[in-house]
Amino acid sequence: MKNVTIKDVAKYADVSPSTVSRVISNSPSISPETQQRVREAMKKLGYHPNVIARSLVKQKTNTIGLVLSRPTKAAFANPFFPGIIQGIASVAQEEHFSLVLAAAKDYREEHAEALKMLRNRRVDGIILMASRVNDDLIKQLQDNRSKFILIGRSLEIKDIPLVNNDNIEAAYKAVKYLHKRGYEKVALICGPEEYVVSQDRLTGYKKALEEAGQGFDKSLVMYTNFTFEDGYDATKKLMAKKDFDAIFAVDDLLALGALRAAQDSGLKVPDDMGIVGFNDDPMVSYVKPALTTVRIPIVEMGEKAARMLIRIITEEDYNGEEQIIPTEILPRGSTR
Amino acid sequence: MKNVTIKDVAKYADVSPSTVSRVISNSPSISPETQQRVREAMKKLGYHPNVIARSLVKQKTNTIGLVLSRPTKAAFANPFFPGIIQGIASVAQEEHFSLVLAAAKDYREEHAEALKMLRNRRVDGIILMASRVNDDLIKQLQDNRSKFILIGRSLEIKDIPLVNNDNIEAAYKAVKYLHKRGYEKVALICGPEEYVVSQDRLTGYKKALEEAGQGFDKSLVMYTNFTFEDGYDATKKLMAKKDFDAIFAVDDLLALGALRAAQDSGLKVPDDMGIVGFNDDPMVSYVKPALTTVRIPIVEMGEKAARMLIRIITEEDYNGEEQIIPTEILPRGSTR
DNA sequence: TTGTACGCGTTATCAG
DNA sequence: CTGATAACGCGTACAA
Repeated sequence: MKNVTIKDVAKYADVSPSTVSRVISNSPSISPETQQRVREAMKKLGYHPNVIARSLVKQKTNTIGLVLSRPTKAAFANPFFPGIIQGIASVAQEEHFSLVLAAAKDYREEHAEALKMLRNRRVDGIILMASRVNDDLIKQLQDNRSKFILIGRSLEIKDIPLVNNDNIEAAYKAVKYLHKRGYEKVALICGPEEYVVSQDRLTGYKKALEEAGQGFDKSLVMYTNFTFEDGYDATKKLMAKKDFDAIFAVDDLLALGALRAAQDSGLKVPDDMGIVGFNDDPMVSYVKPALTTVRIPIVEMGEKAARMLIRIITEEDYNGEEQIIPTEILPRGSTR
Repeated sequence: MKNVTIKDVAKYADVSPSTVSRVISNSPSISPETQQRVREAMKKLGYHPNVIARSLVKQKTNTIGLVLSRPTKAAFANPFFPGIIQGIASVAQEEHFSLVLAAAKDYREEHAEALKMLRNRRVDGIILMASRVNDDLIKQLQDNRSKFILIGRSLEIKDIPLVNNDNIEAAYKAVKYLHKRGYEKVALICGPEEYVVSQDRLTGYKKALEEAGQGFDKSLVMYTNFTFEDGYDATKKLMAKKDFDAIFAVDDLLALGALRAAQDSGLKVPDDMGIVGFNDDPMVSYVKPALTTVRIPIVEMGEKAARMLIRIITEEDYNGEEQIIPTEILPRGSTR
């Protein structure tokens, strides 16, 4: 079955191809009768516009790109990834954009894939998950005048379009919440030290301590990866050398590890030890005790990012902005 | 900055555009010197091929599509979705294909989006997550001679390319495993009755009972959705009217609900009640007791599906096949 | 080994 | 209101 093109429709409706094109684009200057005839011909022949050809002449693909690297996934942990995609995909569909996804094994590859999509003109713009400081890429994108937006934030470069949850505020609120619930000494199980998110959360943690009139005690902070075991070990190590009565872990899996370590040491949660996690993984409300955690509106972040990128692409004079998404503490059984 | 095209390179290297094109496609009949000159020109001018233009002339996009509808996601539950995408995306990249993702709110929309991608020639083929019987779509795709592959299986239509985990076998093995561990009466918390996966799992369950010389007792089966609460309620209801000492739940969240219900009723898991879940959500090895569960190699399924679709697209005389992926039981603390 | 000419399916410009 | 015509960037017969 041959592809039916605009020409076939034109022939069938006895008009010129341009007229058919006009009908497709709802051009006003077209007589109702021919309009009618053309539409019938399209239906009759089963015509569907070829978006590739259209892209070629319009120099627009109506497509946005998203690169996912495995480290990114690890960094943002479980629930982040599907939520972001869902948010982006639904907005894309709403705005009649396509979404192309590229996988990358590491940051070098992520970098390369992002540039490739743009340079090959496969996409009009891209969304970057900036879990780590990848400022080279950002600079290159800026130099090329490429359209892009960050989810997360760059450490050094300012004034670029991004949507981020406020990690400083989130950590601040979590620690503050623990204080309010009567816990006095809060330990922090942070992510990898080099991550922007880790640094931000540390900042928030410090701020809360300061406000409570407490000095910052470096030995109450552990840098780890995001596994259960990391959380367990970190907690054990902390308990070996320090006294404290609460833990803020920057990931739910870490928090679960901390919970287990505390319990294994004979501590009662939440009475002897309060624990707050991060991300609100669907599972953690069903463990015992249910985990108090910080929820970030992930889907919404994806939506905002997509919406903003599409505005950047379509509106000549809009260059994006910084959108900070507030987080929320969900009190559950792991804090009193 | 204007787009640098093949013509610019040609002019710079003082050859014809077709020569440049030949260099790009590594045509053998090209002298080393001009080859060299052209490559330098490309580098010098920063040339990158325009995939859109290439697609138009080749009538191939080198792109595969994936439609996700929200019900699909719910049906396949948590870990399925990101794993499948990861598998597909990594193979796509490996094979130099792009992946475009479309979101859909319901099955009607999923249907529409799938056809749209194909008809607009945005993609060369699509991957369908067939959690429910959507045979119309499949028939239409067949009629259009579209390239596609299913993840999961169609209930009625046979001989279509698909990759599936063997749900019959998986359920059979789970129940068999419980029997071997000394449990005698196994209840089944199934998914929604109309899902193909639910039906398959029921079949496997029955098969295991039969082999154990037990009759099938309809009142030991509950049809539910996939939430924690569903699992909890189903278990409570079952316990109200029947005696049994083990539960096979077709989703980890369901199993967690069952676990809680059993514990709330004063039963000891795994001694008084054995529980087996499904999916191996990363979280469930960290609850207490850790959940015995059936693992399906999700990423691998995505990879196989992508690889097969790409073969279908690229190899003239290959039309796909059925690939059944074996599952695996992970014994943990919720069974003795 | 290389160049010329045409076509892929559309849209945009300019006449009429 | 409509129709030629020329792009968009590339691949490929056909010639040379």
